[in-house]
Amino acid sequence: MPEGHTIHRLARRHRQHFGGLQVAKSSPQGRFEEGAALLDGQVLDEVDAWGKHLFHRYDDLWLHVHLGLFGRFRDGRGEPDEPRGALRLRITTTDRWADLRGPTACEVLTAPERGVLLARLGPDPLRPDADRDAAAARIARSRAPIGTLLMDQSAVAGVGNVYRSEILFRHEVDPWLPGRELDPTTWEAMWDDLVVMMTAGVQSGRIVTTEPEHRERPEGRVRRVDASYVYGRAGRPCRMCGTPVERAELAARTAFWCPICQAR
DNA sequence: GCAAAATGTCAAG
DNA sequence: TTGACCTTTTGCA
Repeated sequence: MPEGHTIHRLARRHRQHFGGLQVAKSSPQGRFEEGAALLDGQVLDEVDAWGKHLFHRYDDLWLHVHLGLFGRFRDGRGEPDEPRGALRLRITTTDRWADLRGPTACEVLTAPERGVLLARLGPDPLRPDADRDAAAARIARSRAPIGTLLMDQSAVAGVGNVYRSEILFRHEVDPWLPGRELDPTTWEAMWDDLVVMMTAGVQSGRIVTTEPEHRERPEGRVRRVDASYVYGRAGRPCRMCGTPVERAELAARTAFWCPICQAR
């Protein structure tokens, strides 16, 4: 399930597998029939990702996909199986296929429509053209908690619930600290760290925010339980100080934090 | 067999 | 702030 790293990883994969090729499209479920027909057989000219939004360009039209909480792409080689269940979109070339299920958005956009969408997104730490200062300025003038701002896609694009809790822990910041009270130097360090963490997420396909010395098995495959400092660890001891990790709703999602390490 | 939860977003009130 | 929506997986009877 997806935060920004998942989308950038998908973009890379789709570029490799489908870029420059004629791509057939269908919507076995029927909910994207018109869009699929519109793009069917066209050549994939360009793949792009911004925050949690994925784009394919086919000539002058864009396929826009947002996975939301439940959406998922699966892909493979050769002939795909008979479509089963709620399959929103299937794309195929002569030797590859990819299936999309459960997205929040799967639609065809014109370039101007895509522009409108991008205009409401903040800088994405995974994009080389990201404007770190724009995010800093937005945070510096906001009374909203930093834990809310990190989830606000118009402030920073691509951060989700896991990276939110983890980046706050790594920089010892109270999730409820108003943005305007966050030391700008701390924000710069958090941003740079987001770039590192999320880039690693693109490479590995999973979110790992713990330093090697805080993972149970530094050598072998990192077990899921060791991948985070606080996310999903409510009531269990903080890896740094042993205090039970707290959890509470913040911006309609569950935030996790250590009340001692992240005290104001 | 079914409820609940899950890395998200938007519109209505 | 709340509820609705998209789907799969897990855990409990």
